Amino acid sequence: MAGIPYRFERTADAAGLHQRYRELSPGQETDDEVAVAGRVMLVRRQGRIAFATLHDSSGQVQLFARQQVTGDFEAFTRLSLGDWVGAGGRVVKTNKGELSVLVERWELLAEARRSFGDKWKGVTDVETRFRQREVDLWANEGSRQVLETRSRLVSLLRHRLEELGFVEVETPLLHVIPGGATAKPFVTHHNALDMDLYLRIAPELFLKRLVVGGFDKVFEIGRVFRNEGLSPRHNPEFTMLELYQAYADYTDFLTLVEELVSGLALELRGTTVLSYGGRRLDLTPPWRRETMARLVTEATGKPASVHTPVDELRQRLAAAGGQVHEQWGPGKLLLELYEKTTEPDLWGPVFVTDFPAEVSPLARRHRADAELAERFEPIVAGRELGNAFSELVDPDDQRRRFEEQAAARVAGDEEAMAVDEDYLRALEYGLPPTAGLGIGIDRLVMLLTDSANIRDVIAFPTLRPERLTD
RNA sequence: GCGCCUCUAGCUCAAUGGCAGAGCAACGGACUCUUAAUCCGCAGGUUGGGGGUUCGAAUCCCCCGGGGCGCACCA
Repeated sequence: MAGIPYRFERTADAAGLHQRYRELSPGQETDDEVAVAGRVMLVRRQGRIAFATLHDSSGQVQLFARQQVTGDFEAFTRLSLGDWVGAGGRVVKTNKGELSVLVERWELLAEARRSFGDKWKGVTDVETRFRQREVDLWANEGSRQVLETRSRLVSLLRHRLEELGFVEVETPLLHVIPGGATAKPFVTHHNALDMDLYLRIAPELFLKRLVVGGFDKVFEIGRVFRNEGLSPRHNPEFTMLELYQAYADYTDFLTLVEELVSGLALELRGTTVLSYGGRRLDLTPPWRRETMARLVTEATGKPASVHTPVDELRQRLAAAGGQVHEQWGPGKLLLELYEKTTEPDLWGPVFVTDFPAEVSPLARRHRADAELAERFEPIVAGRELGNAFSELVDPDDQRRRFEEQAAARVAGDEEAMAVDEDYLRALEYGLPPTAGLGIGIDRLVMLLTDSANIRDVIAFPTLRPERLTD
């Protein structure tokens, strides 16, 4: 583009100016020269003077142009809403008390060829907001703040984990066998090897192989991919924190989760008592801990556990409106009954503990009851925030669980796991007692920014393409 | 995948079977302290796409597409 400079030397931002010149009185002028840059959002011409509101990432400040002092004054008054400019001049406060840069020289840094939204109402159309996120971020202050909060949250989390001695690692996104969770994967193809590969549905198995290799505290924050439906709480690619700690069990992670989440609330919101969707959410530790069996018993008014006769569980699930499959054992039936009757009414925060072993193929059996797993899910604001367990370390038991999964897969369960021989071999080298935890970062950001839709916390959420005709 | 709702100017919205409109933005002009400035003027549309009913369709019906919410699946 002709006339567009390659760089602009900025010496101040809007927030910094307001901070520094708070005490300036109306009409007062300084001799301080500054250079600011950003997007012009409003221009008010007043004959031989003009005012423009300049937005930068820190806030906004007024540009004050005068025919006598401003270079190319006529062109300045013709700036359009959305144009990027860099402007230099002295800091002044107008007679009406608005902090301004009295523009002496300025440069157009980019032209807005497309006009921005309504200057008062912004852009509210949900489709436009997510398809043209760049417009949403400029037009709607709140949209940008959510993403800034997300950035701070991830940074705080990372630093906190490093303080605790965890080492950040990166494991493959392309998997030969999608493992570590039960979900449908995306498939892709490697040409040179002529083989299908899967985008990971979880980093779990590789992280535990690193523990086998001697990393006793590891974590990964990264994208995972699940080929499932979209909803206000589901995006096909989302960000997960997974961490593993050797010599620990799932009880250690109860307190870790409480402390991490309430600590983030304190840092980002200044309190552990939040409001989410208009409803009170008290994240102050300790959180309630309750077994799944007890919660289901409480919710249905009738004892239920993995030891309840299968026929009774089937009957009760059917009565609750659930589908019943012949091959389901008591563990799966109890989980379904929990999801039908109990989970929808949980608000939390609450740790739901001791899931059936049948539905926890990577978790270690409960030390007090072999039909249960040492596993919990934190439920916060009515949704699963994560998943944690004492890791299954016995290669023989792991093989049996994989084989049960493989059988379910053959029977038609598309989400069941496959036998991962590489992982079994790693276990045979010895995985020490280890606790593992996964937390959905997007959902955590939703909680702490009071966002109702996961798309609000993802810069570019997955959308069906607009079928542009050619 | 199924159900309900929705799509009108760049943006935010009117018009419920009878001439497609307003505000803001854009464009032209006036104005020496504005704050969504104000004032004057000008332009802007295949009403998401296609078909049907009707003398007449943004409006009613059908098909297709995008989006939202719910269900299902899951974090």
